[in-house]
Amino acid sequence: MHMISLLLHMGIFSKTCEYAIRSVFFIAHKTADGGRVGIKEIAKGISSPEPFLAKILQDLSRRGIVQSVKGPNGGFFMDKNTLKRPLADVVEAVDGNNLFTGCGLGLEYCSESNPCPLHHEFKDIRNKIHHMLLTTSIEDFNDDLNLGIISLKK
Amino acid sequence: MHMISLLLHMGIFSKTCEYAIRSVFFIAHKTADGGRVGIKEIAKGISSPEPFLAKILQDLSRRGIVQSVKGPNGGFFMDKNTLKRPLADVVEAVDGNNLFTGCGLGLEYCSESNPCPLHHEFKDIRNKIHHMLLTTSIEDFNDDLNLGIISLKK
DNA sequence: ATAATAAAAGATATAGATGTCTTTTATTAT
DNA sequence: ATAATAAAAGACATCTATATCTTTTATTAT
Ligand code: FES
Ligand code: FES
Repeated sequence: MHMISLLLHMGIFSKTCEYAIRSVFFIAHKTADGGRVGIKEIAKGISSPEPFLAKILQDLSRRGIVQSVKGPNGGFFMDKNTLKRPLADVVEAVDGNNLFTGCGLGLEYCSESNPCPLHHEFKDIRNKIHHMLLTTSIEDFNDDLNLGIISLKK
Repeated sequence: MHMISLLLHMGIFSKTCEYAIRSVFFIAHKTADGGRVGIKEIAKGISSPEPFLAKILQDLSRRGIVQSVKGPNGGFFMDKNTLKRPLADVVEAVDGNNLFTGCGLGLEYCSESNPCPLHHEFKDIRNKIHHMLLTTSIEDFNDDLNLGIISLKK
């Protein structure tokens, strides 16, 4: 009678979103002075599977979270405005806004009139998460990344 | 050029865990006076697919979170001790403890020495979630469920 | 113009989470 | 003992997230 189950992921964000956040931090810090950075370097810099990350960045590019140019000396970068956007924009682009608005116990709607048992507690936690993501901008960690006191690699 | 992607789940807990929490609340409140409650009634009471819920309850039963007896008048119930256990035990049994200890950005280890950019913010939020789940017991909502002022159904 | 580069797009593959079905085992009532 | 009941167990199915591969398109340098 076995009973192995492992349990791979289960964090607050999807893996896709984790890679997305790590990559925008990486791109922001690498191209703060105006250059571009290629997919290979990004993938290495954040320990992510390159082809998967490519898909994610394509999506972020379509949604205007990152910019890109093809060809020699091409790569990904972010303009001044994008650098100032809150991290919440990235999360919402990838994982949607269920984390900010959905019921923590999976009820179809989170509402005051038909609340689940944990409604009030969840509302508080959701708000804290949302607030944190709204008050953190993409460029906020450029300096710390340069100093090497924080990490984006597994 | 389509661009539909839907995005089904993405909450804090897995669907399995959502069903698990809703079902322990339901069983606790239904059997507070000593009876038992069958899988059909539980599934209806929390709007979950019955066979899937059966699997989940089997697992919770093996792990000692719920008790059960087979045969006529059988069903699921919880003993006095279990009723007092914190909700965190249920979450940990189903989703593991990654939510409480893992890195929010997906780094292999969450650590002070090699922190991700959001480490301090995440630690704070994780602790709040953990604290909430540790200070909430399975039986805490029996009265409110009897009064019908909170809901477990979609 | 041509060749080289690098991202975009599309098709395909794999694994894990979610959901279902069938058979077996334990318990109870007759 | 037998039949009825209800959960346990095991096998199977499906769908979504995750990951990979190949071809196309845009850009740059020669
Ligand atoms: S109803 Fe569940 S969090 Fe609001
Ligand atoms: S290192 Fe990321 S949360 Fe601690």
